Amino acid sequence: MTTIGKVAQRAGVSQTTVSHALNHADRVSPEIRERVLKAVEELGYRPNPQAQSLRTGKTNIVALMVPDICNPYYPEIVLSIQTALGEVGLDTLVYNTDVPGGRGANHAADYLRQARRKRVDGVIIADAALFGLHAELKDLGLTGVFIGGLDNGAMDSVGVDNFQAAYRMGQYLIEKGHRRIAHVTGPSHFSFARERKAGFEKALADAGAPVDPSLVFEGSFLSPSGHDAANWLVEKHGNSLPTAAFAASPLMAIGLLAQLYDRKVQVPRDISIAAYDRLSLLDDIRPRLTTVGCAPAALGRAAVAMLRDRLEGRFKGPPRREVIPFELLERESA
Amino acid sequence: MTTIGKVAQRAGVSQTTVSHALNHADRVSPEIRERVLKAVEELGYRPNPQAQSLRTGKTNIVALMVPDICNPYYPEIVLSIQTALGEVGLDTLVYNTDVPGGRGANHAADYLRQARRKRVDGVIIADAALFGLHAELKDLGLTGVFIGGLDNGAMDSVGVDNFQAAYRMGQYLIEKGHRRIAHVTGPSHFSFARERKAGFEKALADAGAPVDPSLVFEGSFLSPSGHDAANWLVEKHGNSLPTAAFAASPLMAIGLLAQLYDRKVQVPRDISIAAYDRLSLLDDIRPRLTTVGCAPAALGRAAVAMLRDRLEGRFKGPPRREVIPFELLERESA
DNA sequence: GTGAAAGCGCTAACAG
DNA sequence: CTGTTAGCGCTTTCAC
Repeated sequence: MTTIGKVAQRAGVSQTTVSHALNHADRVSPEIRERVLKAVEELGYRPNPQAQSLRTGKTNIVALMVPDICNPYYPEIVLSIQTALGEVGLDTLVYNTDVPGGRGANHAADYLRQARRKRVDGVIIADAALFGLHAELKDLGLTGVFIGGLDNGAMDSVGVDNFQAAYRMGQYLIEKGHRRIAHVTGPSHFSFARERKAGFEKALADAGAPVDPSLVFEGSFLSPSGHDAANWLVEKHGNSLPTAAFAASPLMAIGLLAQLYDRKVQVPRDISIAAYDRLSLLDDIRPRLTTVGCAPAALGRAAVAMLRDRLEGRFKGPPRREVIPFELLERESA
Repeated sequence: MTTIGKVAQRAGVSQTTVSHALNHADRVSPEIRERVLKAVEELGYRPNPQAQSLRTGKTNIVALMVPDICNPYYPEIVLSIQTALGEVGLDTLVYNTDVPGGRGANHAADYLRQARRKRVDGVIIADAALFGLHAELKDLGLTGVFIGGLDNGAMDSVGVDNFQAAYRMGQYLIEKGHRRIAHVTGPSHFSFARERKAGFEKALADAGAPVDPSLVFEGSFLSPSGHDAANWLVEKHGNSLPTAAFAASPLMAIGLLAQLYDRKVQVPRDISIAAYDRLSLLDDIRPRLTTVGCAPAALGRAAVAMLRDRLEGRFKGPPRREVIPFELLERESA
C-alpha cells in the first residue's frame, strides 16, 4: 500500500507538503503541487480513509435507516439517497430497522448507536416509527435528517403536506361524482396517518358529503391490511359497495386490488380505488392506480441536500422543514 | 469520548491490559479482567472503530453491489444480507452500480475501487453485469462472493442451477398440456440467461414439442421488455396465441401481465404465464404467477455465510460454488 | 500476568 | 511556502 510517506519521498518533499498539496492547494507553490500530483499519479496513491478518519473525525459515511427495504416504498428512497451521496463521495450504510437482526426489540436505537460508534457523518431516518429517536439523536450528537413528518420540528426534516395531499384526493373523488367513499387509513398512532385522515375527511365534509364512519377501516399501511380491507368491504358492504375507496398507502391499495380481484370485484367498474403516495412500481400494476403524493426520490434528494448543508457547514440555524410539493396523478383506477 | 486510556486509568492498569482484557481474555488474570470490565461499564467505553481499523486493517464493513435496488428482485437480497451481516456486527454499504452517479460509464469498477479504498472487509456482488469484475476483485485483493452465475468459477459464488430450474418449468408447462409456448428470454450476452433458455428448450424438446423460434423473444429482464413482448405476442400471434408464455424474469412477467391487461388479453384464460424467480412482491400481483426459482433471501444468506467463512478464516481453499435448490410454485397464472 | 513503547497513516499547529 | 513535530485511539511485540 502506498502511503503519503512514499509520495513525499518520490516528490522529494515532506509529508506535510503532500498533505497540503492535496488538501489545501493554495498553501503550496504551483510547481511543488505539480510534482506532488505527479508522484501521486505514478504511485497510484490513495489516502487511507481510516487514518484520515482517525485524524479528522469524519468518515464520509452516512447511515440510512428504513423500516424494511422490501416495502416497495423504500427502494426509491434508498436509491435516490445512495446516488446523491455517491455523487459527492459519501457512502451509504443501510439499516433495516424493522427487521429483527438478533438484537432484541429495540434494535432501531441499537443501530443508531452502532452508527454513531462508527462515527458516521450523518444519519437519514426514513422510518416513521423512529421519529421518537430525535432526542437520542441529539444526545448522541449526530446530525440527521428525517424523511416524513416530525411533529415537533426538533430536527431537520423533509416531507409532504399530508393534510393537503389527502384533501386534494378527497376533492378529486368528489369531483368525479363519488359520494359514498370508503377510507382505509393508516395506524392512528402515526401523526401523519392522522393528518391524511383529517385532510381527506375535511375535503369530503367541505363538499357536503361527510365521511360515513362505517366506511372507515384502520389498516397498517402494509398490503395484508389491504386484503383485510377488501374482505371487510365485501362482507360488510357487499350488497351496496361504496363507489370508491381511498387507501392511505400504496401497499394497502395493492392489497386491496389483489383481494378484490380474488373476490371478483372489478376495479374501477364495481368500485374505484385511489391511493396515497406515488411509486414507480405502481406503473406496472393493473389497473393503474390514481394517486396523490410525491415521488419518493424527491424526498431522498431533498434529504441529502439538507444533510449536506449541515455537514458542509452551509447551514447552522435551527431545525428546518422542507415541504415537497405533491401531485395528483389521475389514472384508470379512479 | 472515553478512550482506552481513561479506562486503564480508572481500572488502575495499563492500556495494554485493557486491550488484552477486551480482546484476549486469557492473557489476563480474572480479577483484573473483572476490574477492567467494570471500568468499561461505568465509563460506557466503546473502542473507536477508526483506530481499530487503522491498526488492524479490518473495518467490519461489507460492500454490497446491486444493479438497482428499485428492481424488486434486489430488496429481498439486500434485506437478507444486511440482516445476516448485522447479526454479527458487520455493516452493509450499498451501491447501485447500474445507476449513473456522476461517475461516468464505468462506475461499477469505480465503486469497487471506492469500496476497496474504504478497506471494506469483503464484497458481495449481486449484479450479473459485474461478473467480469472478478479479475479486478482479485487484483484488488478483496475477498468477495458473487450471487448468480459465475462462468469460470474464479471466485466464491452462490446461485441456482438455471438450466435445471428452467428445464423444470418447461416440463411443468408440458405436463399442463401446453405445446405452443412463447419464451421471453433474457439478454443472450448473460450466460445465465442462455442457461435458462437452454434448459427450457431442452425440456420442450425432450417432450417432443421443440420450441418454435418464431415464439422466442429476447428481452432485457426488465418490465418494459415485458410490455414489448406482450405487444409482439398480440401483434404477431394475435390470431392464434400460444397457449402459454414463459418469462425468464419476474419483472418481464409483470410487464407482460400489465400489457396483456391493457390489450384485453386475459391471463390465464387466453394465455398462461409463468416466470423465472420467486419474489415475495409477486404475492400481491394478480393473477398470481406460477414461478420457478428460489427465494432471493436464501441466496443472500448463503452469500453471507460463504463470505464469513473466508473472513473468519474458516475456509481457505479454492473458490467454491454453492447451489441453492429451486422450487416450482404452481399458482393461478399457469 | 502485566506494562512500556512503537507505530498503523494521516492532518494540523507551529516554526522557520 | 515548506518542514518538524505531535498526536488521533488502538493493538501488539517485546521485555520484565
